[in-house]
Amino acid sequence: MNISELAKELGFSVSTVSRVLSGNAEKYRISRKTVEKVQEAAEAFQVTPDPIGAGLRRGKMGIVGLLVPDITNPFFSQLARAIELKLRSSGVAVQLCNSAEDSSTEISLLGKMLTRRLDGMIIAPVGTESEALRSMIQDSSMPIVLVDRPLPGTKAPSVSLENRNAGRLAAQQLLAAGHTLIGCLRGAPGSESDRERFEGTRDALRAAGIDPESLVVAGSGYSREESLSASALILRRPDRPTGIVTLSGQGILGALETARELKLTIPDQLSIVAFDEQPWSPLIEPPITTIAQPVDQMANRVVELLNRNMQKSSKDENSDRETNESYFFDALLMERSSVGSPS
Amino acid sequence: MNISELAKELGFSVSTVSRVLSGNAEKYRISRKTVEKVQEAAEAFQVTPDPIGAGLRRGKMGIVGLLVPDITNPFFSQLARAIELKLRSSGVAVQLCNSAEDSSTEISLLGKMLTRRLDGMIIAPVGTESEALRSMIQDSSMPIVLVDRPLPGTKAPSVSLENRNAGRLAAQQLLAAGHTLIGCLRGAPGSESDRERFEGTRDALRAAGIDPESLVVAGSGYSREESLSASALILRRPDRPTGIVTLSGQGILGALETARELKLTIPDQLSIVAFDEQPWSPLIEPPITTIAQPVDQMANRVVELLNRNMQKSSKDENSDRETNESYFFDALLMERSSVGSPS
DNA sequence: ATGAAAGCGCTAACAG
DNA sequence: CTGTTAGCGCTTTCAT
Repeated sequence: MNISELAKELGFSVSTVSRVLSGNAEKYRISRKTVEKVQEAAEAFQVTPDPIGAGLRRGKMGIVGLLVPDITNPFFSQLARAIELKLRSSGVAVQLCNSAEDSSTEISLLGKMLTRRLDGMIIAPVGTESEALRSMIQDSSMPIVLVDRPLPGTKAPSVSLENRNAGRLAAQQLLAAGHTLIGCLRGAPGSESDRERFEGTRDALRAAGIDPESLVVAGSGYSREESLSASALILRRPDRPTGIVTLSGQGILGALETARELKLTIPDQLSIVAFDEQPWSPLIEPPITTIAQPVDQMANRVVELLNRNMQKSSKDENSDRETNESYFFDALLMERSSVGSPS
Repeated sequence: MNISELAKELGFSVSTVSRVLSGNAEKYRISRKTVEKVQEAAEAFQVTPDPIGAGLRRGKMGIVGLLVPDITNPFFSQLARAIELKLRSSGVAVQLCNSAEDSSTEISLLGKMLTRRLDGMIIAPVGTESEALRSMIQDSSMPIVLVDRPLPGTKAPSVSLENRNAGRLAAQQLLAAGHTLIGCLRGAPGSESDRERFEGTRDALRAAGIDPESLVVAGSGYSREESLSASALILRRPDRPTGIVTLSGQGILGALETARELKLTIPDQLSIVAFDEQPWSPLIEPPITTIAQPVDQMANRVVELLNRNMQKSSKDENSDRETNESYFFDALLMERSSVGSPS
């Protein structure tokens, strides 16, 4: 049963029922009696306004899209959980998409979602530089917020880690312990955040009076295979680094697997600082020193930005498209036992 | 621009444009020429049929809801990824909800989603027995598929692990290594799957001629705190078990943390068999023996069932509601080094 | 304080 | 092969 049938049943007009059921009774000064009657009947007959009808009328369905490279990555699943929770509290649903860390999949998914008339989009862009993505964002009139990886030169506001400082912080752990030959396992060197983290580690070396070119670098992706082969590249060298920084959340897996293959003990033969806190980081032997992201705070900021933009774009058509706010959060150092003095 | 404006622009009727743009040109034998013109223009003007309008007409928006206890749990995030991928290929989007392992949250979320006129729902029920959930499913006309945890006595088909065998398999690892005093860390004892796994471990003990009552049991939830305190209960006993089975994916975290606190070496002082494969299970020291679930296959089956039900419920109104198919998948044993002989 | 009526954008039955 | 038309269910202006 829909609201017009309910209205007929009650002898009221659709408008009245609609007003009551969509919580605008006050606004239209519907009499207390009527409100009660309608609510009771709605309850009894299990009637709720059909969101598709309402959506058509309003031009919105109360859904925002969330496009992540891989929901399986703990960072993104935590993000998703926090975002969903926050949005739900304002009656907005989250539609999920995985771009599989693939830039062209990302583009085509974004295209589809743009078409679906969502209220807005939250995008964690795939690392690779993508002119196509940039221009889609630019051309679209949909409120979009970027997260995790800023995309310079777009109007979309972004929320991410203070990556350069974070990279510095990571390297400093190793330097402070006395390491001089350091490995760096990158994620996707094309992405802004990876680049920033990388520059940060170089900064730290420089500040310690070590030639940043001495950094042993490898890595070109987030998959198990890629991080594994990159780890091997770094750790199988004759002049093997005594410490390693993994710049992506997945990287630690490759580093651990390789260390295991080479029977390197941690931290005696290899010190590790890993980006992204994982539930198991503190629990394994030895507990891993990590650079954590304040995920929940970041999620909240994302939602705030999105809400602001959704209001803007619905009220003011020619909203200032150039504002491009970027927010950066400080990384958290979780100091544990995977860093020791070089042997 | 919408399709009727496009139609006017081109001098065609809305119907024609609609038919072309929704891929029914063949069906209505639209002339090749017209099709081309329309498609070109649609491309040029960036016109796609508004899904809300279409949704209103069809009564469906091409969205299925996915309700999981916690997207942060690797099992569920893998499931979500696989489900999303499969559904996407048939043009269906996934709407995500976290019930936060809370039964009443689950109910209210399900209520909301039922209201949102989704095409269907995939639910991984929270463990606790819930009459409310059962009856909501029973009363709803929406196609629903259950996953991970079957809910006996509902019409909804379900996909889950062959839990009892899996429990047996887990315990057998310990028994085969010679353990006789075994601990069992349960997840949510209220859930069907937990109960089955538990019964399985008891089966195994019995089969080995050991009194199942000797099993040292604890555990009543999935949170870090709960699994931690349960682990402590098991491992801090004077007659500490020499081996432990963790029945939930999260359990291993509690067990590891407690083992670490007590400075128990694995597997020398404590052998572990853990339910659910995690990316890091094989990589830590020692690699953990796990009982893995064939997540992707399970996801595929879920989607097949959902599709079947969606077709049924749209064609045949009084579809046989009693079919209640349940599918069970065999667990995979990942034998590694966390099981040794008791000291 | 309430009702009537005009669409929102689309699809599909019906009509050529 | 293509056009006309009648809604799908709702919100909201306008009218009272």
